[in-house]
Formats: sequence, structure tokens, C-alpha cells
Amino acid sequence: MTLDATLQSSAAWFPLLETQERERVLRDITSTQYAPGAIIERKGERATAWLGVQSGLVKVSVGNSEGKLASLMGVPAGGWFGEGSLLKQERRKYDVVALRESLILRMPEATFAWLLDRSIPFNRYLLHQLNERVGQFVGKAESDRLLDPEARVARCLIELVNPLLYPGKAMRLDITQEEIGYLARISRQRTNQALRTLESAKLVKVEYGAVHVLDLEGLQSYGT
DNA sequence: TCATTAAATTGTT
DNA sequence: AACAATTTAATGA
Repeated sequence: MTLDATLQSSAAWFPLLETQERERVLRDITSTQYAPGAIIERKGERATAWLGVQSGLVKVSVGNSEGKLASLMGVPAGGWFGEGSLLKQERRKYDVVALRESLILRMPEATFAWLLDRSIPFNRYLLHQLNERVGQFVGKAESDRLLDPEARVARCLIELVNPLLYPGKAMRLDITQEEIGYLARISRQRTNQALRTLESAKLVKVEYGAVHVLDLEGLQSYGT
């Protein structure tokens, strides 16, 4: 698949750009393949690019000062992230690790800044994304402790589906139950139980190596 | 293309 | 955590 076609389908912001802008983006973006468990960006490194997930699944682990995991964000194919560290010209505060075989796209800092300067639609996209992320963060803080495993899995799925949430796309997540357990901080066994419960409530459909989200609203209001 | 085998993922205890 | 069952992927005739 060409990079052009790839971006058309896996970067929601790309079709918003003008022809000239797209040409430069195509020239500047590089792609790298990562094996499961490979570290893509290490905490403390200077951020030099905006990161996009072309295929696979990536986790962003936010550690506290002792190095223990405090929270975790999953980024599925089509998601772009890391603009925070770019905008503030600071070192990354997160480790970025591939959860499965992943193809990562990098837009150089200069290109990112250039788009920021001249493309209004690109700015709108970023604004929307930042807003969404704040909302997720707030929701997570309140839910993380008090919820039962089913609700935590529900939150986790919402988090993964959200970046994909543009019209016409099937809400299918290529993720194993083991990975969901990792993201929701519960055991694989409990993940399995939770998914079955959610499935019997007609909120999701469980498949081999994948989960279909049938009722996003139902998931969001689960347990409330 | 089909059958066989290996690997990955899920279901159960 | 360990094990069995199931699904997918890989291999070769």
C-alpha cells in the first residue's frame, strides 16, 4: 500500500489538508516497523516527531517518579499522539511501547509546526483531539478506583474506540483479551468474564482476537 | 486447493 | 497459574 493511500485511510486529519500540504507531509513522514514489546519512544528523550499508528496497537505508559505504572493509554491504528511534548518543547514523560506488531509513522517536528502555522482544519483536528483527551482523563480519574471489572473493561473499550470514531468505520478492535486486561489493569481471566457479561448485555460482540463494539452509549453509561 | 502442523488465543478450573 | 479447547497462520503435497 502506498503511503498516500495509507494516510487517507488511517489518519483522520490527512484528507483535511490541501494538495500542497499533503505533498510535503508525504515527503516528510517516515515509517518504522516494531515488534511486540518493542520500545518506540523512551521516557526522557527529547520529542522530535509526531507519532501515528498505521497498524497495530500501542500503549503509552505514564509512570510516576519511582517508575511504577500509574496510568495507561491505548492507541489503536489510526490514532496520532505525542503533540503535547512537541508543543511544549520538552522531553517525553511517557514510555511508548508496541503491544503488538505495529507500524509507526513519524512526522518531523518541523513539518508539524509548519502545518500548525498554515492549516486551519489541522488545528481544528488537534483542538478536537485535545478536548477529547481531557474528557477521557477526567472520566478516568473518577472511575478508576470504584468500578467493578466489567465497568473498567467498558471504559477501556471506549478509550480505544474513541479515536476511531469517525463516520462509516466499523467499530472493530483487533485486540486480545490479554491486552485488554493489561490496559484495564485486571487479569485475563476477569477480562474474559467481564467481556462475557458485556456480551450478554448486547453491548459488545466477542470474537477471536477482536471485539466489536455494538453499543457505545450503552458502554459509556455502564454501571451508572 | 486441501490436509497437516504449529502458534496464538480463548475458555475453564 | 496451569491446562484443554478452539481459531488462525504456515507449510507442503
